[in-house]
Amino acid sequence: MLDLNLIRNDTQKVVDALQKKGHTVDFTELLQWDQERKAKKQSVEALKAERNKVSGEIPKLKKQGQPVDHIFQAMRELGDKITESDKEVAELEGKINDFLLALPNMPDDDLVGGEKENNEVIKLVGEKPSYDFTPKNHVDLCVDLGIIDYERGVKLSGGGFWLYRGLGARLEWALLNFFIDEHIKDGYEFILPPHQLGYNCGLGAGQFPKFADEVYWLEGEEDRKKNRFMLPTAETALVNVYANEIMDESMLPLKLFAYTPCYRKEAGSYRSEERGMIRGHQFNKVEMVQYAKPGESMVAFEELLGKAASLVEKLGLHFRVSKLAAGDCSASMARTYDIEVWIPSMGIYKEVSSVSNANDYQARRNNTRYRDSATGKPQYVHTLNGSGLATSRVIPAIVEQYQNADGSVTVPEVLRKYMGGIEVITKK
RNA sequence: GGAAAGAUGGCGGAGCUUGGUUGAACGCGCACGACUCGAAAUCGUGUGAGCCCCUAAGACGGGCUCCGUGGGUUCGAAUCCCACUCUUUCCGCCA
Repeated sequence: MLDLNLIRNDTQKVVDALQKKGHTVDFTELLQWDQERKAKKQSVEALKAERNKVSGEIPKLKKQGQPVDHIFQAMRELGDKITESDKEVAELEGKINDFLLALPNMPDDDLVGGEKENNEVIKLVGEKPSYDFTPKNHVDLCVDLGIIDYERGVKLSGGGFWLYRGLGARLEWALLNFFIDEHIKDGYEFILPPHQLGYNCGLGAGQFPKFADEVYWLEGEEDRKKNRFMLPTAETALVNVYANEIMDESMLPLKLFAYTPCYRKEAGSYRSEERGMIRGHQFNKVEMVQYAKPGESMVAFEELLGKAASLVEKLGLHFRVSKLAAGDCSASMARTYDIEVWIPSMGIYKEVSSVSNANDYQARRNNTRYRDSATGKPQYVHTLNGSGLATSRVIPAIVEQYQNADGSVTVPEVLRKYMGGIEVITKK
């Protein structure tokens, strides 16, 4: 959520910033509501002050034995006026709030505008592997090795689902354990959150109300606000852990990570090139989150980016880091860098991690603050998140980049200890 | 799933029977000050959040709202009524 104060005082700046994200806004109406609300509120408060004053005098008058009935009559009318005005104020506030909740975050100043085509590759690590044989794509490799069972996944649950089998399951689990160990080593707290979350979590993370149709809702309450959904990423849980709390300054920066499956509808995003496990309805991810003081969130950002990159690097994969243009950052984020791993069969780099800084956008939505020692006042924290990493993009990269002429796949060095020392995955 | 009790400020805990001067006694914690060479102890003062007005700005200037959440009754509600949520205990069920 954006700061209404900023919109009031520096309207054009906000308009321009959102324009950079490809979002055209007109604040005229909002500012008008804001004015109306302000005026209305002032007048109601004056009425309430009057009521409070008179109410305080009634016991005294009663004690003196003076008549109070005529006062009651007048107060009743005043009360009705207050009720009516309160309603009007509430309506205006509702409209203002809905308007603000629908706005995306402002991109940081240094981002270029425009969409994906303006993304900038800022780092390239490793080299594209070359083969002296005809390389296979990850779908064929995994099926041939019997480590992923797509057909039976579809049988069990429909398109977009698969089974990890045997060494495939062990490879998946090895990756997760590798990531978890690395984060623990770096001092991050391991969290296993619920996979079913309430509406407020989606709202706080910035996914709702706009993207409420992109998650799986559970049966139950008709009203979504009372219902639960399957989390689309652990970020949705982690970013809400301290909602409506005032954190102690000494807690910051707070570094968390979680492993969860991610459940996504991904409606209408099928593309023929995205075969296999590139885009499914359920995939595993380890997610990192930091809560930081505003002045320190860039440091946190660099750390998260460095951590995500180091995981890919330790796996020995060729990848690149892209700084996303404003329009390619998701709605909640002020800044996003993607780590994209090379998928030989597709001839493209595919995102395995997205590292973002939301600044105070999420904290304003879910009211997460810390007490600033300098001013003694509560202040919104900055929230940052980064995948570390999503396995469903890493496995295709591993099997393709590590494939051998005979169709076997060499296990990256760092994963072997999690797989009982197995060095090569071969056909059974 | 059934029954009972409960939900108050950073924490503990009054107030609710008998609605009014209670944003909330008291204690703890914390902050500042005094005392001290310094500390402890002691004493004093203060100590939630949000919004609004005033102001160049700030305030130890004024106002409004918040005692789980949402409604209701009333001139007036932490206090009465209703619904919901959650917590604890007991019973049932169960990996």
